Amino acid sequence: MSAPGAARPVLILTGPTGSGKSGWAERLAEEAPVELVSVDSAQVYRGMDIGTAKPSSALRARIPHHLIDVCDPTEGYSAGRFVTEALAAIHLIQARGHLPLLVGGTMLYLRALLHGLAPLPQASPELRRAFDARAAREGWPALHAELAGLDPAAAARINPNDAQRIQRALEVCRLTGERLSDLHARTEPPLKDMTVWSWALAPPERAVLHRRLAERFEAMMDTGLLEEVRALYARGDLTAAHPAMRSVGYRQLWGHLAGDYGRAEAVQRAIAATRQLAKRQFTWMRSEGFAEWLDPEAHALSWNRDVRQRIEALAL
RNA sequence: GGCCAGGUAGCUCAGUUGGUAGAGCAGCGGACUGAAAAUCCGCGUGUCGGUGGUUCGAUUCCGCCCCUGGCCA
Repeated sequence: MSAPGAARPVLILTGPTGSGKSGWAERLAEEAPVELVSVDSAQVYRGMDIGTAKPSSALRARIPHHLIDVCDPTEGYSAGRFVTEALAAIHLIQARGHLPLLVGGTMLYLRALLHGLAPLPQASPELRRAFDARAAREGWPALHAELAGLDPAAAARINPNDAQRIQRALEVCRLTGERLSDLHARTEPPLKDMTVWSWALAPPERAVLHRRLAERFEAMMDTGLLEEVRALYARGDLTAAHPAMRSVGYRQLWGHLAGDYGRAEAVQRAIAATRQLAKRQFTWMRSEGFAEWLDPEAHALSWNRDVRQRIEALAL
């Protein structure tokens, strides 16, 4: 009665940055027929290795990792592209008789995969340039007022200072002739035929995570993160405005290389930005209502054992 | 040891011509549909260094003490 694919679950392991997700996933992949799919908006970029805590090439040669190094930092990646590519990876992995394990903390991507995205057009660089130019003259609240005429529901939801969302809503209206809020109503969940097993890794003490994040960033600096960013800076075709260069760590070190502040201040700013990222990830995790929050210190072994037993019970 | 400048929120500082104080950053909470490691919103009680005095009232004025920095010995 059930299709073969329906019995095969999609595994999801998420959590804030620095919680230890990757280590857990890699250990499981050493012992069970799973392949990893990265859910990470920064690991997609080639040449950004240290600052994104990307798995080493040796590790990736041993355990398949999908959706890493799929894009140049001058390109823009997107939630839409992620959903398409993640679904392709999931189908490929299942066709090999393996189980996909999605690992990562880019919560918008996870949500897009679980709940779906509306059929919306891709970004238009020309339109965005035009909106930016207008906003520089008139201010974003003026564009927000225009949006209120075109799509009142979207305007009510979006703050007049939220340039990014005002721009996107106007862009969608211009490109489709439809309202963003109407298009949102047509959202289909991509994984609706599949079983999902999901877990969230979360250190119970925020202070413990904060200490680890600081230590991890210092370790990245010790292993050459500044040189990595300097190489990106020296390319000449990247700017601080590229989404890839707005990533945590890269943005702050870019500012340092541009002469805005010293190295020590860049490090402190980067560590603070990492903490803020982790806080936003917690907010997503609470609102998504992930059933199981696991303590990275206490549950590593039991999780690994339980998941392997559940996989064996599938009798693949 | 003497003189000068400071000591106010976790940090950097503003301020109160005497009526117990507020910014930025940090932190915390929230939102989130092709930039999301992004973007945006909300949250500010702290022995105003200590102690004594003047005063109806002192964080503010005065004395002494402690601490920090600078200059002079």
